[in-house]
Formats: sequence, structure tokens, C-alpha cells
Amino acid sequence: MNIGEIARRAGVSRSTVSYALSGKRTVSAETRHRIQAVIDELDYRPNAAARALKEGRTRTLGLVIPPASLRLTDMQLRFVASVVEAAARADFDVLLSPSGGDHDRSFERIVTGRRVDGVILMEIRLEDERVNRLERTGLPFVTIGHTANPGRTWWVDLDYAALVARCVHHLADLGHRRIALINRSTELVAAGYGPAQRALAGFTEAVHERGLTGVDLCCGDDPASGEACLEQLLDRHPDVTAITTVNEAALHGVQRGLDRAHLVVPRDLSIAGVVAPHWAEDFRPPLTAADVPTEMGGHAVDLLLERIATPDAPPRHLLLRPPVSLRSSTGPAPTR
Amino acid sequence: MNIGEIARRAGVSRSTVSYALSGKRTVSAETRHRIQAVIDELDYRPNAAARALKEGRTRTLGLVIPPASLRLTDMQLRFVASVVEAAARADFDVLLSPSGGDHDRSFERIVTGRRVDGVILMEIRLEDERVNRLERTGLPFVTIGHTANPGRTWWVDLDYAALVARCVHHLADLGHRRIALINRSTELVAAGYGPAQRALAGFTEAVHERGLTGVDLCCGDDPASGEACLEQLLDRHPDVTAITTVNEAALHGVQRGLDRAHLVVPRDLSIAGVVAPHWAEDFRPPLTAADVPTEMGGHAVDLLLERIATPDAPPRHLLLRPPVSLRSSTGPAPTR
DNA sequence: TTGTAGGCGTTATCAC
DNA sequence: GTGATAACGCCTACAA
Repeated sequence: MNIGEIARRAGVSRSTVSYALSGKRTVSAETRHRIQAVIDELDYRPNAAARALKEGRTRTLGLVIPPASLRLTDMQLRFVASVVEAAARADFDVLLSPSGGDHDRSFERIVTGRRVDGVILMEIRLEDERVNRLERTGLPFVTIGHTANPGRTWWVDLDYAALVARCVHHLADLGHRRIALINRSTELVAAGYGPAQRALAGFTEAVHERGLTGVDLCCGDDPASGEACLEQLLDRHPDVTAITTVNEAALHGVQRGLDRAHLVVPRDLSIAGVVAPHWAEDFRPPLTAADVPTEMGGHAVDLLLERIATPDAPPRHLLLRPPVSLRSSTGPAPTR
Repeated sequence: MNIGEIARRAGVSRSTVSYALSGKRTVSAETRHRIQAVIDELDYRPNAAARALKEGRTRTLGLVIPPASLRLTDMQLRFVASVVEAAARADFDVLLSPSGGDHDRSFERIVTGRRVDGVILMEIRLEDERVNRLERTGLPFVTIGHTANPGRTWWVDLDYAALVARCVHHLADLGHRRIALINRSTELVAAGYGPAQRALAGFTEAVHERGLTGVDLCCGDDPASGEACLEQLLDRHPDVTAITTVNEAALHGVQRGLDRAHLVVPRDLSIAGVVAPHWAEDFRPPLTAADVPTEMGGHAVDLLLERIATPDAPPRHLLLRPPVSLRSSTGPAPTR
């Protein structure tokens, strides 16, 4: 089924059908209706490939996700869902590419085969070869997280430094003097993974500013690591009275560790984190946390569409700093 | 950058470049190398839209996911990741469409605009309009889960009935006489959602076969519902000594409920489920469970590629029945 | 208000 | 072993 067939059956030329569809020139009401009737009858829709070839754009966005072999965190997956949803609202489709490093076949196909009008890149490293690759091709892209020199590129990110700092200040205000940070994994920190590094930076600075004692721990993205991490903390730093964390995935393990140590939150220990609302609400007691917004994917899509529309516009960034929602996991420091 | 430009620079015709790339006719080693040199230099890759237009296929698969507004379960998200990964291995890209009902713009675009060579449909209802829609268009598709008349379509599914039955038998063998099923939500059961209905059917039959007393409960896909559900169970049916569940997402809540009631698993209560390995291993104690395989997405992709390659082949199905992994959450029924 | 025709970048048929 | 050329289905300048 193609436009020529519609034209034939409606007794008009192909261009008339095309114009009736696009509205880019006036078509008499009568012809328009006749054409529409045929279209409805045959359930015709223009061939996307032909249109893309002619127009030079695909109405498709590429979303580069970490390879599934590294099990995606809940936060990453929610992000994917929100991107797809936001794109659909703008009548864009989303093409997924699971590629970690560069030189990935699927990444190359998407980037250089003109399969997409723009790309969203997740899980950015401070030095990221894929960013260079995209800059060279000239394909519009937006990153989630930013690289070492963030001025040149378009990105949306969470201000982990500020958010962790806020948690620290909140805990300090409650009288806590010894605070621990449960960060992401050692490997991520070593690999130059921005969120982990900035969380640490914000923690260190706030702790220093308030004259507190800080302990920072790396922790894998899973409950078992969380439990181990908490045990280690209680063992080596028993005088810590508050914890701040950016590691959602470890949270259940942390909770288990607390239960096993018979610690009552917030009586014995306060916790504040940077965490998605549903994780915070699933914690017992509900976790005081900077609520990671669900609409980050939507912001990324908005930025990307804007960049596609105005390729020469100066780079725009979005550094999100959601407020800390006070729940029940933080309280006055225990007086010993 | 297009094939003509490559041809010009290599001093050959466009067809020669095309054949050098595809290998569909012999090209002398010398010309081949000359062409390859130019391609490497300019980092040329064929335009996907042009190729799709000419070949009539896109090397892209569509994956229809539930709209993000209904928060995707961990199992669904893992499934998406595995599909993308498997498709990438076969050099196929994946286009995502978040569409619940029919008449969805994004669904229509994908199905009828020839944007994809085939579709994978998740979250099938026993009566599913999207399946009818796809059958009418003739686009190859594979469903995860099956409809009321499964003979006609291609699908891969988990044999929930058999798996739940196995759990029941295992518990019966351990001496349990009163067993509860924690199923998915009331809404899903009411909507004719296959897994929930078959889990119930398998449960009911096995319970009957062994002459047991069965209690079946619906439970929302989240920890809070799990906790509420367990409380209700303990309250109304205090004589139940074993639970079987297909509701991963409620598991943490169930655990919390058990803790609050000071019940020790498996001493006071045994639990066996149909659950992904990482959920089972995160439970305390580790959960005896039929391990939902991670490669379901891969199977779906294999089936779909096969169907695309041989459109007239008779329907194939895959009803997976992974073994129950014995962990530590099941034990002899308590003697009172 | 409508029709004609050329071209987007590829692949494949035909000819040499 | 290689080159010219005709499609694939759409959009849009140009012509009427």
C-alpha cells in the first residue's frame, strides 16, 4: 500500500494525496474527503523509510543504555521508561542501543547510519569516548550526567554534590557530629563516574564546613553489598550516628543490616539519602531524602528536541536540585 | 556522505561500492581495498532509510511495552533489557512503543508505517485487541504470554500453572496442609491477565489434587501491598503454614510483615515462589523458587527472527518451565 | 485547485 | 570484473 495506490483509487495525483495529508497546500474539501475515505478504508499510513529518505530526518531518537550484562539499576530503568514516554508525547519513537564502550556495532549503526535525529546518552563517564564520537559526527545529543568539560555539551543532571551536602547539613542541624556516606561502588568511583565522585565531593566539603567527622564508604549496587557495607560501618566506626546515601539499590540491605543489629531508626541512627520517592517510601521508617525526580527523562527529551530544532543554539544544561523531603528517618543525634 | 561520493573518490561506479560492501558479487581485491580505504577515511556507513526503502526491511524490531504511567515491574524491565541485548547480537535495533490499549499513535506508527520488521508484544491479555490488529496487518509478531486461543499465534511464556503447582506439591511433600497463594493484583486478575489467572488455576488444581486447603489472595505489585496482604493472611487464616507466590514486587513487603509478626522462615512458615533469581537471593532466608529465566527476551527475539525469515511457517510456542531451586525458605510443616 | 517530474541513497538487473 | 540505470515511496518545486 503506497501513496500512488491511494491516489489512483481517489482519482487524483500523488501530490494531491501528499498535500491532503500534510496540509501544506489547500485541497478542496471534496477531494480531501474522497482521499480521506480511501485512506481510512485501506488503513494507509506513509512509509516511514521513504519519508525519512526524502526529508532527511527520521522522527526517532536514539537512547544509549548500558549493556544489560551489567544489570540495570531501577533508577536507570525508570529513566528509560520516562524517555520513551516523553518522546511518544512528541510523536517521536525511541531506538535503544545497549552499548558500553565505543566501537560498538549497534552504537555505530545508530550514530552514523542516520537512523536517528538525535541521541540521549546515559551513564556518562567524566572522560567519555562516546561523547567525542558524537561531537565529531555532528549528530545532536544530550547526556544524562556531564563530562569533565561540561561547557560544550548539552546535558541534564542531578546536583549530587549539593544534594548530599544538604543531607549533611540537615543531619548536622540535628546535632550529628559523625556522619557516614554510603556511595556507589569502588569500580564506579575509580572509573570516573560523575555522580559517585560528586557525591563524595559534596559530602567532604559539607562535612568540613560544619567541622564534622566524615566516613565515606563505597558500596555495590545491590542489597547484599548494602548489608555488608553497613556491618563494616558499625564494626569500624561504631560512633557514627548518621548516614547519608546515594545508593538506592543497596538500601534494602542497609535496612536488613540495621534490623540485625537491632538499631532503631532514627532513635539510634539517622539516615538521609538521594533516592527515588518509591525507594524512600518503601524504607522503614520512610526515608528523608532528596527525591530523584521521575521526569528527568522528559527533560532530556525536551532538551534534545530543542537542540534538533535549533542546531546552532548555545549549549543548555539542567542541573536539578530537588528539595529534601522530610520523612521519618532522621532525628536528633542520640545523647550518649 | 553517500555511496556516490565513495564511488567517485575510489574511481568506480556506485554499484561496485555496493557489491564490495555486500559481497554479493566478486570484486577484485585491488578495487575492494581501494574502496575500503576511502570508506575508512570518510567513516562512511550506508544510509539506513535508503536501504530500508530499497530492501523493504528495516532490520529493526518493535517492542511494545506497557505505558510508563503504570510503573514497570522489575521483571518487565529486565525483559526489555534482554530483548534489546538479544536483538543487538543479531544486528537488529529495537524500537520501543509504550502503548497500553489499541489506537495508540506510537503503536500505529510502528505497526502500519513499516518502521519495523516484526513486533514483540508484552503484557498480553487473554483477549487482546493489539493481537487482532497485528494479525490483520500481517506484520510478524511474537507475544510474551498468550491469548485465549494460543494455537494461531507465536509466543513464549512461563508455565505459571505448572510452576505454582510444583511449589504446592513441594510444600505438600513437606507436610503442609494449609497453603496460601499470593497472586498479582485484583485488577490484573479481573482484566484477564494470563499469568495471574494461570497461577490461580495451577494452585487450585494442585491443592485439590493433594487434598489440601488453599487460600488465594490478590496483592498489588509493591511492597506496601505485600505487607498488607501478609497481615490480612495471618489475621484471617492463622492456620496457614505455607505460602506460594508469583508476586516478586510484593516480596519485600511480605518479608517486612513476617518480621513484624516475629515469624521465622521456614520454622513457622514456609515460602516458595515463582520469582527471578536475584529476588529469591535477596530474600531472607533465600527463597526456594522456580527461577524466572533471564533469557526470555532472547527466546522471543529468536522466535521473531525465525518468523520473519519464514513467514509461512506454522506457529511456534515456547512454554518455559524452569526447575524449582531449593534454597532455605521451605521446611517441614510445624507440628503444633 | 490540481498535475508533472525530479531526486533523496540504496540495491539489483541488465549489459558489456 | 565493472558500469549504467531503474526502481523503492515520498515530498515538493514548478507548471498549468
